[in-house]
Amino acid sequence: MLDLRQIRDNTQAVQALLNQRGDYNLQPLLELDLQQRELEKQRSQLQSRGNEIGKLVGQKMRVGTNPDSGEIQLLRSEGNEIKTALSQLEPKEKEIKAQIEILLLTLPNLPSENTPLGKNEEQNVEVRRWGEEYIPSFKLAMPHWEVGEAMGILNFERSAKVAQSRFVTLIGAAAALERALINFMLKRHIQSGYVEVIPPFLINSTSLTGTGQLPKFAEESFKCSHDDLWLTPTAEVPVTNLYRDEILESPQLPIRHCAYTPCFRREAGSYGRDTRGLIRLHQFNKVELVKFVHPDTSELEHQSLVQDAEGILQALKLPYRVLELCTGDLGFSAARCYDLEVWLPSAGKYREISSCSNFKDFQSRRANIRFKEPTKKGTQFVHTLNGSGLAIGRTMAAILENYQDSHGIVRIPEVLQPELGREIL
RNA sequence: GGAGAGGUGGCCGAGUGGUUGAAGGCGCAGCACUGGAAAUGCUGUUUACUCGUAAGGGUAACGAGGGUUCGAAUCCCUCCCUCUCCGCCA
Repeated sequence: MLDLRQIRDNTQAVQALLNQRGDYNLQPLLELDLQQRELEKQRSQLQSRGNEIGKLVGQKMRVGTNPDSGEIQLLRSEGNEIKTALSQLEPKEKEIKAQIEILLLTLPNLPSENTPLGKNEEQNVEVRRWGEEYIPSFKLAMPHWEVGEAMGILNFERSAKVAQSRFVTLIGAAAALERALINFMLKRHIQSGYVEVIPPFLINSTSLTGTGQLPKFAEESFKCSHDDLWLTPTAEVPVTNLYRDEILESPQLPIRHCAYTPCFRREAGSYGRDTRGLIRLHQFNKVELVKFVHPDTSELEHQSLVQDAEGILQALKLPYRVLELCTGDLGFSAARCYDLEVWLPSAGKYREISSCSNFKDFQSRRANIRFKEPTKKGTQFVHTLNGSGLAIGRTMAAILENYQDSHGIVRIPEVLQPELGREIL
C-alpha cells in the first residue's frame, strides 16, 4: 500500500512513477481524501462538544443537581442533537474511508529508482549468466516429463484422476529427490543465517491482503468454501504475516526466515501454457526466503538474498541467468525484482525458477509491520523482501534435463548424492 | 462438536456507568544521591488519524463489530481468540 500522505504531498512524483507501471489516476483518490478530512474535522468537533457535555452533566450530578432539572435537561437535549448529527456524519465518513482503502489497495507499488524502465518482459535486463559450461552440448533424449514417466517416477495421468490436470505424483526416486532438494536447500539457508519456519498452509483473507494477493488476485488462489481460509499460494504470505500488526524493536532486525511449504495456485488464464511437465502445476513445493529489515539495509539485503538463491543453483551446477525486471514487468507489490532463470534444455531457453523481490514498505504498510528505534520517537515501517530459494518442482525439471545423458540416464548432482546414497536416479 | 471460565497498557493486576488513556506494582529511560555501583528518591514511559512551521491542540482505541445512554473498560447483542472439563481424532 502506498502512503496516502505521500500521494497527497507529492502527487506529481507518485503519478509519474505509477505511469511507468500502467494506467493509474490519483485524482479520485485525492478528492476522496479531501472529503474525508473535512468530515473528520466536523466529526471530531462534534465529538469534542459531546465529551464536554458528558463531563458537565457528570459534574452537576456529582454536586447533587437534580437529574430532572432544567440545566441538565438542556444539556441532555444538546447531547441528543449531537448524537443525531453524528449518526448522519459517521456513515458518510466510513463509506469514504472504505473507498479510499479500496483505491489504495489496488494501487501497485512504486518502482525503485534503480528499476530499469520498460514496457514488458522483453525489456527486462539480463544482469549475469552462470554455468554455461554445464549446458548439455548434445540433443536431449527426452524432456523431463517423458524421462520421468519412462522411469515411472512421475505420474501425471493418475494425478489427474485423483485431482485434476496440472497435478503430479512423485514416485520412488522422484519423491526421494524432491525431499532431498527441500532438505538440501533448507540446510544451506539455515547455514547462511535464516531461521527455518513451517507456517500454516491455510491462511485467512487478511493475510492475503497484507502481502498484496488480495483484493486484486483473488482468482489466483484456492479458497475453502466453508471458511475464511485459502490454500497458500506461496510461503511469502504466511511467513510475512507472522509479524502482522506488530511493532518490532530495531535490534531484532533483520529477521531472516526460510520456509518450506507446498504452494497452491489456480493458474487462471494460463490454460494453453506449459501444459506438460513440472513447470506449471496447481500444487508445487517451494523453499522460500523472507526478510524483515531496516530500510537503510534493504538494498544490501536484497542483493544478498539473490545471492543466497543463486547459491543453490551453483551448488547444483545448474546453468542460469539473472534478470532484473523492468518497470512494466514488475509484480504488483514489488519495488525491485530479480528473476533467476534456469536453463531448461527441452525448451531451449531459460525459465524462471526464483523471483527475488524487495517490497520496501509496501507490504509492511498493508500488514502493519513496524519497528521502533530506541533513539528515534515514533515507529517506522520495516522493509520486507522475499525470494524463492528455490521452486522445487522446477529444480527437479532442470535436473532431469540438465543431468540427463544422451541415453536418457539421469545423474544426481554431487551435492545430493550423499543424501540419496547413489549417483544415478 | 457439548459445558463452563476468561480476554484491560511492554508485563502483572485494579476498575462502583460520570471528568479514566485508564489505580497500584514490575520493567524500561532520564535526573538526583554515590569514588563507582546497588539500594533509594524524583520525573517520564501506547498507538493511529487530524489541525499547526513549531510549541501544542482535537479525536479515536480497554479482543473485534454493533446497540442502550447526555456519558460505557463497566450494561445488552453478535463474532473472534484463549483456558478448563467432556466427546472425537493424527
